[in-house]
Amino acid sequence: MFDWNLIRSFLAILDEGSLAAASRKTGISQPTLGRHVDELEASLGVTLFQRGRGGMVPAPAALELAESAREMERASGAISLAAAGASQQVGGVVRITASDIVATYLLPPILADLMRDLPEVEIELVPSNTVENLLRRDADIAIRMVRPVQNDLIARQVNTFDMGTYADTAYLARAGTPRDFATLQGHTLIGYDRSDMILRGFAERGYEVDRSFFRFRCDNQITAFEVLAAGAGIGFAPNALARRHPNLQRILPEISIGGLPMWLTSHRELRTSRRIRRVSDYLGERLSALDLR
Amino acid sequence: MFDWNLIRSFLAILDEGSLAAASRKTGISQPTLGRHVDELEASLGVTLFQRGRGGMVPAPAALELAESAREMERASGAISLAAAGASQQVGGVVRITASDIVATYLLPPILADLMRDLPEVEIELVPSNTVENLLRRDADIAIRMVRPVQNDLIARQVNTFDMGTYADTAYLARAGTPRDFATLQGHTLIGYDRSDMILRGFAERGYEVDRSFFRFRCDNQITAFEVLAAGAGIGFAPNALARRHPNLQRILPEISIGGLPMWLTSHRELRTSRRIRRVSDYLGERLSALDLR
DNA sequence: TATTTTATATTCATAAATGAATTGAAGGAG
DNA sequence: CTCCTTCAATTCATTTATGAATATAAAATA
Repeated sequence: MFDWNLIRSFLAILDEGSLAAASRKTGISQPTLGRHVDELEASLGVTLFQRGRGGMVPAPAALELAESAREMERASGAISLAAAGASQQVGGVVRITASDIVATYLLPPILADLMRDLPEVEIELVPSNTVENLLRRDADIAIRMVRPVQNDLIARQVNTFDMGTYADTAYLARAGTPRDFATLQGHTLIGYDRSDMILRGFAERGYEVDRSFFRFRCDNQITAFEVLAAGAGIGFAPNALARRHPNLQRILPEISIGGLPMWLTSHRELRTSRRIRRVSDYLGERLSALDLR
Repeated sequence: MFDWNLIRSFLAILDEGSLAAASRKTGISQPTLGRHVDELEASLGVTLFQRGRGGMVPAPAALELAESAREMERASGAISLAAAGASQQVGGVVRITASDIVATYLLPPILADLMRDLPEVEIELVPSNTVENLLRRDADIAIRMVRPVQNDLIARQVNTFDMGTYADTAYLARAGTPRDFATLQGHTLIGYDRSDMILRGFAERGYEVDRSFFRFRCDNQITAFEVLAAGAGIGFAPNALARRHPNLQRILPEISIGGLPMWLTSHRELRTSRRIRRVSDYLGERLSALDLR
């Protein structure tokens, strides 16, 4: 029988492609990861990786084992989840993931109050636009702009971001204020790169535009918003955010790209955890109370 | 994230009911197992066991985690199995399990030759009448008297034990030689206790007998046979074994309780392993060649 | 009530695993 | 060609985990 921990290292190396990269990801040092592979290979009697220039290339045997190894990883996540659900401790860590925008502009004051009101809990905040896997307990609570589709998750829509079209007053003075959708075309438009969040909003309302509609594209929503606020052109932003910048002026109020729902999500198992439930309820209450029109 | 190895200790303690028993089973010392539980409880934030004089009583949380923990164990077995199948090394360990009788009376000369003919392999022999779990790789090769029902196993009937009714000549001189089934009743009959192997043989041939049919009952087949050979009474034994004791005399040859099939079994995955296949083929050849009539 | 047995906890010397720092080796860029 | 970067391997001091021995506690037994 082999050391089960070696499987975690094995998976990290398999996913990352090199000891060095796996080391960065896991926090385990590169020499240790190397030794782990050696030990696992010795225990199992198979060669798992071809060591060479450019990293660790998985041998055929590695791919055969990978499926069962991921099965172990999945089960380990389930244990973590069940334990967190069973834990009735009010103190401890609660891990929250939220989109960049929410994490940066909305959560800070709420979390500051939360740290004061719930002195026993520790908070880990993961700003991320990729949907973390709640089933593997990458996070306990997720705040997302899309309704989660995974099973076993409990989601509740706590608010809606109303969106508007904005530009810096100086930009408008210089380039002119568009009066309708057609005159928008000549302007510098700010949008997302790979994310189709805004494009879908347009499509739902019958405006057929594609990526090239935007002259400036950036997938970091915070950076994109700051570029808009700095006066680079015309962009689309949550009203609640734009309102904070006096230099941003709303234009074309009749062109709506609709609201973005805000979902508060956690795993069904975790509803039984006092600590996580308490934080979740706190967040839900405060996020619902926000005026995002 | 918790140390995955702790789950193995957790399962051992859960199954055995105490640190001491789990220590005996796993070979890990009792203090270490205790520390493992402490550490796992701290990592997961739940109480897993109620420590008491009667042992470790699982807390509710422990039972909730158990299912996923067993899932991990299952996946770990699958890894072991896949690795053994992928291994093309001719040297290494091959783990064989066989019933007491086969392991003690039939295998020794065969294994002695095998050790000489296949110098690279190491052999672990597990005499056991309980069916080891080949799916979890408790053993690589099993020699059993029943056809395995589990999926993914490859079984091949390599021989048949013909059984006969025997008694010590001195016993017969003293107690008389029974001439038919009816006169058997007054004699000291030797049979198994919980195992119904012989009873089923009788039932298939229309003789309705139950446990109390035997005056001396013992589930250890080797001991039971030695008691028979020592002249305690009348018993049922493989002809091949009885033949070795000149003092044992076959009686009632017309009463047959049938033959016991001998199955050579291994996991489908392991057929791709050179080492295990070589040992399996060797055993199959030698066991088939035995005259067990 | 004393004794035995069966269990978990503690102590401490030893063995094993780990990471920081370094070395070595092999492309790719200038 | 040389320098730079990016890997894996090695070395060694340190931390961590382990088990033998022992202590402790609570029933069952006589």
